[in-house]
Amino acid sequence: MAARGRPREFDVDEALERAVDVFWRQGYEGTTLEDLTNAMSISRPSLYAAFGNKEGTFRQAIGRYARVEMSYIDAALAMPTARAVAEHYLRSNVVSITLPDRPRGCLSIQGGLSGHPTDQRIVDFLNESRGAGEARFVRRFQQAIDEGDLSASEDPAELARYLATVTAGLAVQASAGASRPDLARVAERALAAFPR
Amino acid sequence: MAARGRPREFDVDEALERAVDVFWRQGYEGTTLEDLTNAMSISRPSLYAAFGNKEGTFRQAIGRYARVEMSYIDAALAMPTARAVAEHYLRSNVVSITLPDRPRGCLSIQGGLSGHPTDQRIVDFLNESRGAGEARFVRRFQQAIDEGDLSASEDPAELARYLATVTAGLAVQASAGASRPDLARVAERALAAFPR
DNA sequence: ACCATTCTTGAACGTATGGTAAATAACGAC
DNA sequence: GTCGTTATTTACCATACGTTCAAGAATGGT
Repeated sequence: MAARGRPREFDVDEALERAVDVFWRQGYEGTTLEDLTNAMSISRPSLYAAFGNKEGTFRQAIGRYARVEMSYIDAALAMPTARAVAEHYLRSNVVSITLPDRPRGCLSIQGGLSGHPTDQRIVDFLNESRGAGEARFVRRFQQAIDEGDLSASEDPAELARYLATVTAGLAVQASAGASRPDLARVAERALAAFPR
Repeated sequence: MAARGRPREFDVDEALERAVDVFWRQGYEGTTLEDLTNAMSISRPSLYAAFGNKEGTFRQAIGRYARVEMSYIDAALAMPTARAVAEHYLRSNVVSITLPDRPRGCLSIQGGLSGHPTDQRIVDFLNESRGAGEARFVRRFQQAIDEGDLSASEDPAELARYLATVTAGLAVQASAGASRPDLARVAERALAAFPR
């Protein structure tokens, strides 16, 4: 663990936090190296040494975003019933995508829903990331059925996809400027269609 | 109406149709002039003469998309009850975003949820477009209340925003590859929370 | 026949882009 | 103090980008 060579003058995680912010606001293709290095207060070669390239920076930014900004998902999945999972998920999602002094919406959606063919790997990566998140809910709802807390007539995959669809929609609305109370009402209505 | 000068060798609307397709797949920032002129089979100066510039082409593409691909909204709004409006809207939306041999999802969402500051006008334009669509549903639901077909205790704006949120989420799911039957199930569940 | 008008073609323009080379500076090991 | 190692700085590279110019070709008006 001996740090050989000249020590880095910036904090990698702090720089990544700035990168998250820029990608969140501008998306992958809408973010230039100059935008990144300005926001991160580091030089281009420093970015390349620390993160590989623009794509590497984005992937690590997504990782940090999932770890930090989407930690409420862990809390939601830990709720005792499927219903409580859904409630906690939607309600904290609304909070997360409408935080003051933060970009509106969700990085994993705003980052790049579509893109130039040369950036297809980014689009695929984001799709897979969201799919992985959805899969956690599938497993959680299957567990709820196994535990008898959710009717066996429900389809865990359908419920997970329903919630993922609603949160995606909420993120789009938030990015367009919808207020937190408005989105909270939408979330409550969406919960009305979730089994009790 | 006399057509003076050398006549155009391509059909403007047909070219716009190709532009819709490219923007739909790749988004505004992910589409280059070369992508456009290749797909439209016209030269750069021809594009500039007919559509102004890249932004103009996009705005007109959105116009054509709204007119052609989203005409089911007119049909939905013409339904006799608020409930029927919602049902027709969500069900035909699912069909529209999962058409075979067409790009998945919705141009007005995939086109540019976020972007570089220099492209902010595009993002704003798309947000406003979607907002205008939502406003049509607000008016329709207010009319439903006036006609006594929808309970006066319902909030037209909330219902419209709820539907817009669900369709946005469906579009995100479709662009990620969700199947039509899966999305149809999600839509039916979302309808369960809509007043009868 | 000639002209004004409009489109097409091909080439170019200036700039911005993602990425890198070379030289220098700060550290630990010995 | 010297050496290997790693970061920083500055400058640069090749390409791709959106946009436009200049010349020629096809039409209608007179």
